[in-house]
Amino acid sequence: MSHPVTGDRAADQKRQALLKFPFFIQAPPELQRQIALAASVVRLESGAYFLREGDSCAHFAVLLSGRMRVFKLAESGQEITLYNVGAGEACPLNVSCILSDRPVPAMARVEEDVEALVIPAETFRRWMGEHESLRTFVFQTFATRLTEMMSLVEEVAFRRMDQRLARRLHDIFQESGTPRTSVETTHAELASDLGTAREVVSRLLKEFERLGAITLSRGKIELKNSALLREMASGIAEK
Amino acid sequence: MSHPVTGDRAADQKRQALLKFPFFIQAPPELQRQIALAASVVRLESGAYFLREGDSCAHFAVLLSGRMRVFKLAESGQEITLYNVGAGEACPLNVSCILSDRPVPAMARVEEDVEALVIPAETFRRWMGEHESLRTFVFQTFATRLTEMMSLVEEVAFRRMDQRLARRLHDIFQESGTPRTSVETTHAELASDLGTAREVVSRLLKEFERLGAITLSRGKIELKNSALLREMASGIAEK
DNA sequence: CGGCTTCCGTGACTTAGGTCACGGAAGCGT
DNA sequence: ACGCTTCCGTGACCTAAGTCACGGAAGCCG
Repeated sequence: MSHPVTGDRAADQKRQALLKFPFFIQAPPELQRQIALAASVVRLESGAYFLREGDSCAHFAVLLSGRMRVFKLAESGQEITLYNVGAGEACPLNVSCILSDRPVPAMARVEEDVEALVIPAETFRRWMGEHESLRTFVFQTFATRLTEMMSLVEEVAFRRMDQRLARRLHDIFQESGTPRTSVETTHAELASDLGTAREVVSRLLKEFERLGAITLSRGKIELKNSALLREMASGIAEK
Repeated sequence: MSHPVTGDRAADQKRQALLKFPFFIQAPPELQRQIALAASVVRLESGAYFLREGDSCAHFAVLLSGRMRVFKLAESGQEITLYNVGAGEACPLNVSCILSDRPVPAMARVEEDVEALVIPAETFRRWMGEHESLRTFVFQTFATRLTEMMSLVEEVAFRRMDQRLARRLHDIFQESGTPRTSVETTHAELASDLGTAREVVSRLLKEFERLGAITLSRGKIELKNSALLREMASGIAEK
């Protein structure tokens, strides 16, 4: 009832910072307080690995900023992106690893510098039993990703590369509520994303440029005709 | 404290029947009692659809016997199997649909006559809040399938058809603890499984036969050389 | 038995896309 | 300015696998 002690003030600050994230807003005051007290914030630089295939997890993490890419790495060295984890989201592999204590079956690498809220696995497990809102968050995470993965299987199995690439580009341009008109990426990067070879991406991009959907320059792609790109993504256009 | 009433006796029988399933064995007595009381058993004939893409779910189900196949159906009519659900298992799509109230993104069809324990969605949601053991079961379900789906993405993206087919065959022969030496299936069925065309399967199977791994007859495949098949599945052999 | 349906085998052809082998362009560091 | 590294463009080539178009075999049923 008097002035808050130092620890409480730090916790209050953390709490403020967290108030823009749905998973935190949904939490009851009691859980919010516990999170602010028990969680710490870590920073991970771009290029760092958050998870490697076969790892186990001692901590649960929610991203506050930045982006991680979760991908499968084949023996051949080829990669394919499974999904990206952004601000406010948790990685389902991390959760599944903590809750079912099995090694993770893929890699997770930081693509854009990450700040993450981390909680010891044991604490997380306890809270899962006590807090409906946390469970809901986790289930949403699982459900969303499982659905995405199913669509991905279909896409890889049945769609042509040009469609897949067009869609991927379109998604990138729309990304995170900030419709861009230009994006910095390399053909090799897109190739790893889609699980194909750089040459294939280069050729298709050139074709897209020829058709007037985009323009290319070193390390950068600019959007020229969004509608056309969308058509290509759904297979209406092309030839 | 006197003789059990009829309902209780029926419930006791149900309880007996359920005692071979891990998810039930793990449950505390209190939950076991509730399940025996609130759950009903339904039968679904082979060929029936348990879920169609876009459905919502009013019930949670656990299979007691039989098998369901969950698959994606492309507009082109092509199919690819995502996974199978067998005795003692729940379908994660069913769960995710109930817990996050979103339409299911795939089809689930009964392949071998199914008996299933079903529970109203609302009841299931309540129990999820109250019972650790149920939560654990559900998380296992999610974690297992998510992992499987990731491997499937990798397989579809990077493996050749001959390897995928060899592996699929090998899995079928090993299936459910009863190592078979012969299996009744058609080439078309295997093709839908793998998301390819029947002709492709026929050709590859013929090749496998030529190499002495299997022998073919109408609607049936017999295993001749399990080791060879395994080699093919991992890409060691082949020519 | 004769007809129908389901399955299977196969040749011929097409094509997406993976692989190789370059060379050249763009940017960076010193 | 020079060299080094990263990226990109491109032609040539190869091959897995999808598609088409059959015909024939196997089983089923009246």
